[in-house]
Amino acid sequence: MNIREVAKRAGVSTATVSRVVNGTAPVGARTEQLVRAAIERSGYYPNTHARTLGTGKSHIYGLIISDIENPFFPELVKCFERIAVEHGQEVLIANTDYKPERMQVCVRRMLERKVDGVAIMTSEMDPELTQMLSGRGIPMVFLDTGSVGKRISNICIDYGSGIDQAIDHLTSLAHRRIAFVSGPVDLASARIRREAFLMSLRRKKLKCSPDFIREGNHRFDGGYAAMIEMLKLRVRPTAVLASNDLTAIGIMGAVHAAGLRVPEDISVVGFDDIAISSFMPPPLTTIRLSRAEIAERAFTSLYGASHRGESQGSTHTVRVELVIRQSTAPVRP
Amino acid sequence: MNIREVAKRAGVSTATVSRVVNGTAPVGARTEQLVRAAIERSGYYPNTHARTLGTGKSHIYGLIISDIENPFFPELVKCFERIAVEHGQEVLIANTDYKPERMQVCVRRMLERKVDGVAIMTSEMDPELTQMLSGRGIPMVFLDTGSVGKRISNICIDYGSGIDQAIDHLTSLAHRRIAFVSGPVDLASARIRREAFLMSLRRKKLKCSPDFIREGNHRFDGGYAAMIEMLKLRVRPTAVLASNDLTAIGIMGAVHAAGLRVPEDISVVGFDDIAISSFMPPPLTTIRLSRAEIAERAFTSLYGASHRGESQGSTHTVRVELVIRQSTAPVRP
DNA sequence: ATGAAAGCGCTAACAC
DNA sequence: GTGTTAGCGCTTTCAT
Repeated sequence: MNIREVAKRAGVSTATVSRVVNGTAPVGARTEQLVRAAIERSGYYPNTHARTLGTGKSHIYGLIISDIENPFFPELVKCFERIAVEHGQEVLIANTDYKPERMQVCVRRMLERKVDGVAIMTSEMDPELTQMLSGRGIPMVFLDTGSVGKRISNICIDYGSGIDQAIDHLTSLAHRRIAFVSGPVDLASARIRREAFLMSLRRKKLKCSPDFIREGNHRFDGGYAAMIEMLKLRVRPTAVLASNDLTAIGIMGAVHAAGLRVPEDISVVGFDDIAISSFMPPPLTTIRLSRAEIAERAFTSLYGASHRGESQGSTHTVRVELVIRQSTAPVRP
Repeated sequence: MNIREVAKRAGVSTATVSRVVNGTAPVGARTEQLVRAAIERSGYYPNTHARTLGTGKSHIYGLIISDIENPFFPELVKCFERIAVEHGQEVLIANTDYKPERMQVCVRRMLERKVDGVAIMTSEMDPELTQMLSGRGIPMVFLDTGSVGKRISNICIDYGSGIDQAIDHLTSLAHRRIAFVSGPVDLASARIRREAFLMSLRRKKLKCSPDFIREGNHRFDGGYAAMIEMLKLRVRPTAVLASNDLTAIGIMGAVHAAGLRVPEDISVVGFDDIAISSFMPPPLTTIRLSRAEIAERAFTSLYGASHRGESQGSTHTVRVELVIRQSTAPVRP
């Protein structure tokens, strides 16, 4: 069932059917009725590939993420998708699995599918790949990396502020031995968070033993393993800040496995505020990073560039905010 | 940059370029070199829309899921996608958000994109929509619903066995007052699990107060709310079985919020074994349902139908298995 | 307001 | 082994 068939049934030309379907030009009331009836009867729906081929616009945005298994991303995907659908766009999701080298495959897929724009929500991006996209005039938006430019926007996260809030909170509870479990340090985003932590500590004039800085992998098991190691220390931290909530939950698991309790023995703070965090026993104190805001900004940037011809990219900073729950408590005397 | 441009640069016809790119017919070694060089220099990559339009095959499988925010699904998506990519297929994901009425939109998207097959991993499916797909010869595979037919396969989950194992385990720990928190009862899959629970109890000659059967929503908050209510009962359950892990985690959160402890005061059993479950404090006893197996079966069914012309669908049962961790313990004397 | 027809980029059948 | 060419289904001038 294609447009020609519909046209035949309605006794009009394919052009007219196209006009009715897309509302691109006025059509006589009677004609429109005929066409709509024919569409209805035949169960016709347009072939998007043919449409894309004809117009050069796919009405698809690419969304590149690090790891669909990290709940942060499904929440982001859902928001992005909702907004996209409201604007008649589809979303093509691609995963890098935290492996920067997989980016190339992702970009190629985007190119092959002729996406109208790409939101790159991983912090690693090879300039050469950026060039492949921008060279073809495809709008892009980055999370926390990359510089603004022609059709290139950037969403910044104020890690520093979030981590400062967390450290303030912990020190106000009399914590002095504060540890940090980072993401994989070969990722820029993980390094940025770690630097922010060190900076914040320095500002508070707290010193930090290298034993208290551990590398995780942004997943449960990384946090778990890092904490198990840290618990073997002769002098343990009284509080741990994690690079994301998954890591924090892994840390809580390790504390529990060691027969200790959160927050009585050790306080834990996460980063992201994924849905599960507020339901953990105990609910996790964490730095909230709004997926909705990121998704909205990302979409708006792309849409502005691809539909309203805004060629100049922009920067937008999304705020973060400490959410105090029950995984943090005063240090025990 | 298109195939004609490449052909021109290589001094060959577009057909030859196509043959090189797809390996569909032998090409002279020298010619091939020329073509590859031209492709390299020009950064050419084929336009999938044009390809789909020409051949009628999109090399895309649709994957319809209930809720991308339920970690069960991202894990399933990831497996499915990995297998698909290995076979040169792409994946188009669509969400119903547990709303059967959203299925129609999902199906339409599948049709518009001319998918080569659809895996429907939600348990609700309107026969009319099934007909829209099957009428166009699109292979389908269902999870736990729908009957097998022409190009329609089915993956069955042995809920009964899983729940029997869980009940056996709990009764062996001397539990007698066992409660159940289901998914939304307007979903068939939720009802099936609940029925399996009641059946299993009957088999054990345990009676079950209606107060101990609660409705959740397959998310944290549903489990949390249901448990808060149940804790108000004069006679409380000593163990709770949840329809999925998210619900179980919500239940654990509620138990904690009430100042009680899992498993000392109340045992909790989940269903699915999502990644987080083994890192919970305490690690969750749950009925494991292999996403990898479901994904593999789903893919294989579709691939058989769309690439090897197997027109007869099949049924496959995936096993489930109780994983005993630390959220269950003997009932207190 | 409507129709005829020229592409969009690719593949595949056919001819050489 | 290689080239020519007719579509695939749609949109979009350009006529009328």
